Amino acid sequence: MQERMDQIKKQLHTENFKLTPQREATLRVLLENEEAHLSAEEIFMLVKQKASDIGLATVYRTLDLLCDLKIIEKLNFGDGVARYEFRSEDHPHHHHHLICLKCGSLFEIEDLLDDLEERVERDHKFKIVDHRVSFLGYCFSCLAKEGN
Amino acid sequence: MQERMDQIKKQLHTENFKLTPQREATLRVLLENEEAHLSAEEIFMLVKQKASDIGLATVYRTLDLLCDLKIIEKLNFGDGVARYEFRSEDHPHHHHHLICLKCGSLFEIEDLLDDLEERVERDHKFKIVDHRVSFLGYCFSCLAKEGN
DNA sequence: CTACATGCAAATTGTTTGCAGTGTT
DNA sequence: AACACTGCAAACAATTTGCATGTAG
Repeated sequence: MQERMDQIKKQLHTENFKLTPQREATLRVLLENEEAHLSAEEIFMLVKQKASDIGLATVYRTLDLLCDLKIIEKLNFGDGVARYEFRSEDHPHHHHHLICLKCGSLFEIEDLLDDLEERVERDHKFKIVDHRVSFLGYCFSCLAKEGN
Repeated sequence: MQERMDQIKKQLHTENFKLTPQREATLRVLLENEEAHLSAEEIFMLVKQKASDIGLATVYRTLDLLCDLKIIEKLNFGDGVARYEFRSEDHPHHHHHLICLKCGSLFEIEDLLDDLEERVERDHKFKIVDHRVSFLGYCFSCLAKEGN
């Protein structure tokens, strides 16, 4: 985790961005909650809890910057807030989300679309560079509760 | 097209909703642009162009109503506006979108996920009721232009 | 030092809501 | 007459921006 942090610091440096305490704190929160799909507001509050003072606008600006640098990715689950996800190398960016319509929990599953993409590219003469996939439904524990 | 219109009118009636000129005009715009994935604002302007007076809030309320009635579907392409799509019977609601990152054009392709969904349900104990899929990339004509 | 970054508050954007007035049944 | 429906404007929530000040390099 620290190595990842250092690597990003170096990347910021190389591209002539300053490494401010706010940026570092934001990155740290992101790294410590890699699985959480935090929103800007949530990141903002987590950074503030760590005593680090920061403004919401700065969080947004930092997240934009990290998106530009391809360090994180902006996600949209249709709930009205943008969420952000780390692009770690073991986790390149192709995986899918299962969203429970009952309890709102979110699961990640492996990518299943590779061969499908090939077919789409061939059939529709369309060069695919990314995809966004969410499955909506009911998770195991909600099914168990409801018997539904 | 008129038959579809009449059918919807009847449905509204059956469910005790009034068929106001505003609702009719909104529906007509939706029907006349079935392929367009219009936003609320776009629908609003198209209705006004047809001389029919309407308020933006009414458009939103009508779209909400039509969503509740499963006549249309609210879509999210991550561009910050909700878009709406007709649910015609030949077009039930499971299909995917190809979004060109260059020119922004949008293509629809057939559903390809049925067997994949079965696998996900089995492997993850998750009851899928819907999915949202978009492929991002470059369309044929942009590829041709750029040579990219 | 000096350009880039920040904080704050005001501005924007998309959407929702309250309410008084209107129109269908 | 009752009640759903409308328009308008105000309210909202998420995000962006302008600007005076602060600070990393």
